[in-house]
Amino acid sequence: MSLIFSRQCEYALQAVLYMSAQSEKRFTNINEISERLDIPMPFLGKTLQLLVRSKILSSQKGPKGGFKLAKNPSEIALFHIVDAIDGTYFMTSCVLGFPECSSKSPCPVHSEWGVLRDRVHQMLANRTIADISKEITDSKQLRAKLGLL
Amino acid sequence: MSLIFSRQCEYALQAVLYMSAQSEKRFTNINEISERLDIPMPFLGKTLQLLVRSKILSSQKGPKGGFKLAKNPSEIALFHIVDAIDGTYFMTSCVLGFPECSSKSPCPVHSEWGVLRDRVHQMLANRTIADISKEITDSKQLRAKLGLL
DNA sequence: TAAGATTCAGATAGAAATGTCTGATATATG
DNA sequence: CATATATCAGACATTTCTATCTGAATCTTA
Repeated sequence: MSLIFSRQCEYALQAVLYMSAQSEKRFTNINEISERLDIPMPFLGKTLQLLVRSKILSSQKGPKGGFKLAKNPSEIALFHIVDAIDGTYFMTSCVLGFPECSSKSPCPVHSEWGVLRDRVHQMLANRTIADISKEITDSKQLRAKLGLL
Repeated sequence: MSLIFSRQCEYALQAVLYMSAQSEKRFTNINEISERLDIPMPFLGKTLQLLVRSKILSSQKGPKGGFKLAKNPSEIALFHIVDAIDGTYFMTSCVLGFPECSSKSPCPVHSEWGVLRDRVHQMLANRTIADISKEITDSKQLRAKLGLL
């Protein structure tokens, strides 16, 4: 199966989007997130721990504890989350899998793929949690998709 | 780890490219391909069998046997190979992993991602084995990358 | 027609990703 | 301070992907 992001990365993106729609001060616990987004709870826990270590989220134990964004939503791009979970290997690796592929020794689709990959990177780097959060707030459909409403 | 194609799909693409650089009538055996491209031989065998079932390659057993393209190289797009191995799930699935994502109920990056994904599809559908094969013939670097020379 | 070379089919093994479990640690609240 | 609730850490289990093994079927050639 071909894909872009690992399942764990998808979970991370969904969860941060969910949290971004919450009030800023509140901690959201993984039980709530996993129920709303249908993500296995312990695995989600592991996943969000990675985001805490990457300083994207902060956490608190105990009652009223949970996770929340560790910085201003406008400072968190989708790319930061992808990087924290999947890394940036896809930005440099050859799409055909040739181990030694570079601009000096390109594969047959090197330059074309480079353009497309850069566009993907731009999209991920440009779109921040802040602007997506605004979209979610403004759209009933999106709130439904995130298990809100 | 994020990626685009499965490893098996990368192997398939590399192997077909390798064969395309051979004379059309000749059968190329998996031993030769696996050595030149550093692909595990039995796994490559399984992989090429999938391409035979998809009518992209034909095969012959016995001495002088092996695999060769089953049709005109200009009729084989990269996309056909990807489709035969990995399928086209990546063309329709949500990049954020939301199970129900469509134009009627889009995720926050649905339309942007749609544009990028379509460009990837166009590239894979437009580039055929014929034109890549010509590039390989014309480029010493590419021949080296494919273990030729 | 016999021998060797090769793909083919199915079972097995190993590795990586995903998912689960248990107990430890920290925190809010009564 | 005790209790309940939550994250955290590490081990374990399951699933999927990748890789290997064995023998059967088929073809070429001497």
